[in-house]
Amino acid sequence: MTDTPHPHADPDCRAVSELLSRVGDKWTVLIVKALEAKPRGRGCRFNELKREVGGISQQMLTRTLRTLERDGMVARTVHHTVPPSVEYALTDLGHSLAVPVMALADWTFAHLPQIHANRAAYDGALGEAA
Amino acid sequence: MTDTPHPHADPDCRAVSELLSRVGDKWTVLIVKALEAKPRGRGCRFNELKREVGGISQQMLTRTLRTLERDGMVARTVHHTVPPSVEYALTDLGHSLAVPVMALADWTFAHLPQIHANRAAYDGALGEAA
DNA sequence: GTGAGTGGTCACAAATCTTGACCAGCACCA
DNA sequence: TGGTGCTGGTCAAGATTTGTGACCACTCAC
Repeated sequence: MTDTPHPHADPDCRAVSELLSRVGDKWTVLIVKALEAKPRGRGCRFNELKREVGGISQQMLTRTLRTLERDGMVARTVHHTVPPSVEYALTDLGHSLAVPVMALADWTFAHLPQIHANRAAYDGALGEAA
Repeated sequence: MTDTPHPHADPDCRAVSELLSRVGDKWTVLIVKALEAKPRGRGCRFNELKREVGGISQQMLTRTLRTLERDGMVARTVHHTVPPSVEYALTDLGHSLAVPVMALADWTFAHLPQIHANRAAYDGALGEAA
């Protein structure tokens, strides 16, 4: 089918969708949310972050933080202390991302009950139809 | 480890994160964006949507639309015409979701070049370090 | 010296996404 | 009259992403 290479489909489209899939990722959103909750200038330790996000595996946290760091949204600071502690903090770019991300998180929180009701109704209708 | 069930970690947390992973999903965002671009009241045909989103497979489009329909964010209307055509349109809930989603999409679009530059810098630094 | 916390990495299993074929019916063109 | 394409999907299989649990070296408290 070769995917209908319309004149409309500009190459930016793929780049935007790729970036969107990172930025809108479940764990990214939760991490940015956790980091944004911290007072500005203060970072968050690795395991502290893991505790706050809740339900994330170490591997996924490491991986997501690396991506965020690569994209310049979080800054990673290693303190060469006795147990080498690592601090993660949002950069300016990260804080600017936090604005739409928090808006999405707020929407999600606000509409949670309604969506659960919709799902129940949908599944109920399916059950009756059968 | 049993995941440190802090007093801070309420059970809503999982529900929010689950919903966030749907709502913030790459394809969901792109579909809502495409649907929102349509004049209010007008739906979008299946293949029309597929063309507009670009790069999505039929299966993924079907699956995402079903989820969105179940959550009450899009309405599916089947016209029993000669080639049975199907229309998808955002509901009120879907339009309200579109607000934060579009904000995220706009952020993504605006910061695309900067993020690509950050990535190049990060990867370059890695290359030099080696 | 046993157990826990520091910040990870590695390998493997499970879930998810993509690819491409197929379906039935009709329109268009030669 | 037959070949091709469009309608809106479904199905199976392969590729990719995610989650699970173990392990690492080190230090502190008990």
